[in-house]
Amino acid sequence: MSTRLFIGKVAQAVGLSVQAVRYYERLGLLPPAERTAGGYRAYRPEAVERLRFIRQAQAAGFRLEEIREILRMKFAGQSPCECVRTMLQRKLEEVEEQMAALGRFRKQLRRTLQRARSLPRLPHRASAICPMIESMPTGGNKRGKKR
Amino acid sequence: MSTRLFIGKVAQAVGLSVQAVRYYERLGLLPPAERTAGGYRAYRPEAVERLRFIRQAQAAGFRLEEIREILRMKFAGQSPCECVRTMLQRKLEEVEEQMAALGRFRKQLRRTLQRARSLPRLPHRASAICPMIESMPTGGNKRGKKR
DNA sequence: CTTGACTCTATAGCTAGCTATAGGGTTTAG
DNA sequence: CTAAACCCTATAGCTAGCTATAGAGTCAAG
Repeated sequence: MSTRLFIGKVAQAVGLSVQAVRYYERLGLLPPAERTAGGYRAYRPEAVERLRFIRQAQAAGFRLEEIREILRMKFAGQSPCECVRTMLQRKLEEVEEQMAALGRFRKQLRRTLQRARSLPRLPHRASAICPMIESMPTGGNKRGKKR
Repeated sequence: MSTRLFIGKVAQAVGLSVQAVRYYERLGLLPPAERTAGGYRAYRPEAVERLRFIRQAQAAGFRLEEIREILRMKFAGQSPCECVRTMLQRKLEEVEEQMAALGRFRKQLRRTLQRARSLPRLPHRASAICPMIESMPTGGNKRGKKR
């Protein structure tokens, strides 16, 4: 008799919620499971492996969509490693950009806080809401990028 | 006769969309505008200042909710600067944490890519989906944090 | 055969900051 | 007075990765 696991066991084994597992299936990260006569998902132990892989890839900074691609490649018989290397490379570049942006933002914050020690003594514009913010240079941070 | 601006002009003056301005009003970042007989919002030029401030504060890394607090303090008659300084300080700490996390992640990515040059020659586990990912250390990055 | 733990689908909601749409009404120049 | 350009509210949708709920059905131990 083959060992089958219901979704609760599988989820528990990888530390996910039951809904998350179903969600992954909907997104195509997990192949549709076999079902019992009553309609319950009945997983082979390999499913646990696969979910562990998903978590690991997520921890490696991949988005679920990217992970699906990696798994699709595997399913297509190719070793996905070649492409994964490219993705990791791109991810590295993204991280460096983010770090640079954060660095600029940090510099700006520090300058503003520095100035804050002398500002209260300076005359305020009558219309000022908060001189500290209004005297900050505009643009060039992580959130400002969005537009 | 006092100068009044309709929402389109105001939005254009600060570089926002009309919907965004209405959205800010709904969130309480902007006091409800006066209305014409026909129900149009009729803004005083000060509204433009206020929206500029909002954009600046956003560029400074504050979330809309935080900006609302700052404005509420101003409305309550206090100079919000004292509290803003605390917020900026906290923001700075957050940025440093994020940078540290990104730095760790970058290190991990680099190590993995480094190893990728020798990996293909090594024997794969039969069950491996992608040795490159599976050989990465688990945990300790920006996304992994979420749980 | 009952009971409690489990599972099913479908749908809505959360975060944050908006954008897009539908279906109407208003303003103002010509 | 007409027509274009503008505005109104309300609602739904977007990103990403889930969580929560309702209402119904299934499984397995005793």
